[in-house]
Amino acid sequence: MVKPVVVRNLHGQVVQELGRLIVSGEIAPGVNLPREELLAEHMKVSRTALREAMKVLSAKGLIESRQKTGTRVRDTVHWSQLDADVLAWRCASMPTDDFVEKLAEMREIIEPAAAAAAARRRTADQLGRIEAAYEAMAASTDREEWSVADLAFHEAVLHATHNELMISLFSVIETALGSYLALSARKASDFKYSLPHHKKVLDAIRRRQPEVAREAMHKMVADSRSNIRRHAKKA
Amino acid sequence: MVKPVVVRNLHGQVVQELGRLIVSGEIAPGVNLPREELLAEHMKVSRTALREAMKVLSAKGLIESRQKTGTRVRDTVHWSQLDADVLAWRCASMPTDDFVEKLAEMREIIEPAAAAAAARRRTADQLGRIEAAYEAMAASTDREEWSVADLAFHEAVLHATHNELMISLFSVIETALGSYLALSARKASDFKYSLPHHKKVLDAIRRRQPEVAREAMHKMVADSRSNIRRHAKKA
DNA sequence: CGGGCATTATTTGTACTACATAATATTACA
DNA sequence: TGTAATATTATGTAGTACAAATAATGCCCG
Repeated sequence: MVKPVVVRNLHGQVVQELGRLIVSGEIAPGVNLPREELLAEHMKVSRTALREAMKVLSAKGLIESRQKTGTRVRDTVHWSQLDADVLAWRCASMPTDDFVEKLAEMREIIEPAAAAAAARRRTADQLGRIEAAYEAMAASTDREEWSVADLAFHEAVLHATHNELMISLFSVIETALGSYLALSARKASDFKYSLPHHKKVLDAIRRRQPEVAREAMHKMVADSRSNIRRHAKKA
Repeated sequence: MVKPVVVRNLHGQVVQELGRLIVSGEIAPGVNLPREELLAEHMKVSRTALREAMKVLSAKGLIESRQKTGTRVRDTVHWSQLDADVLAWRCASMPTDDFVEKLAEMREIIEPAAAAAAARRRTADQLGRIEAAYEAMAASTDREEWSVADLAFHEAVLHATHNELMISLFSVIETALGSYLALSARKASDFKYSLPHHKKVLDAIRRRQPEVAREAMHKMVADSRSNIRRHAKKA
């Protein structure tokens, strides 16, 4: 489910390495990085590759370079918190319940609103995709199959909103939550427990009932969230 | 209100130029860019500067480079739609009512939820900041003053949610809406017309009444949205 | 002795060259 | 004709040289 983000470029590796160090707090905001020449030498790459990486991190708002002053880590308020990489680094370094809560909160805001919008604007074709995903969920025989279909269901709903900003936001939140979502699927025996919830959402979207869809989706994600919370508490 | 995003670096200029061309659709997804050497020559910059820019655009998901194949513009589904630059380029090139609607929809989803969260979790200090912003709005004597205080109000509410993802999302949406928000402030004579709305939100947050705050904020942004829509229709 | 101004030193910014690597296109050979 | 070796060509990486900006220094003069 979680794609390993394979990087073939050298500068990409440097981006990952430095990005992780910064987001994890190992290099705190305000401190200066070693100058390019030294840092390049230390990381065993050319200054060229290092600089290409720095431009990327700079674009994400993590660092700021000025002549003579050097390159320093910017305060967290300037970071592109919704950037896929930044989010991934946070998840990798700070898997605190606190942060998962924040992600789940975002999801709980977005998804009900998306369901309502989908009920209002969905086309016949888009409804078809949601139905297909639902059928796949109903027909699944193990957790793996179910997870894939579940994801397809939510994606189909998002697409039916006709708002690419919402789609983008969800996909970012979703990948960040990633493995944690697996926690919301209870024990292996009743992995289909939330199927009725999905049915209600589907029906509401089919009948073009925005408020019903919103409410049904809200129940669903709130339920999923409390499950995650329960699991988190145990660990 | 809208900051002009001044870029001192050469590669930054190239990023802006190419980014705008791509997002506006003048360079369509799927087509290959000229090879680095030619493009650098055409843009009157060194290949170094061009490449640093390409890495940034690549990080935003706009382009994809592979050896021998060349560099091609990726499909829109891969773009970081929530990236501040990408959003700014879209606003600059495609100021269609359609897109403004999508931004406004996002705002209408986020802000009420934020108000509710703020009512639940605000500290005394954060309440103080919201109150201060409200006082500044009440005391304002022209539209300019009012706009600044208004923005401060919404930011203060967002900060009281204790969720930096929400703060980040709002700030991106907000800057993108930018000038359009000015449209929601009616004619110069009654620029304070929404002050009572703000009062209700403030009171609800003070009294820690999430649902009341949500409802009040919802009324406010829905109102603002319909104003924007009305103006858009006229133009 | 202290303040303002010119100088210097240092760090990033830009340019250019050279070569490595990967992926495609071509050609030679079976 | 099919396959494998080879050539071609684009990006990837390295390294050098110099430009530009600015913090830090030190000098001069009041």
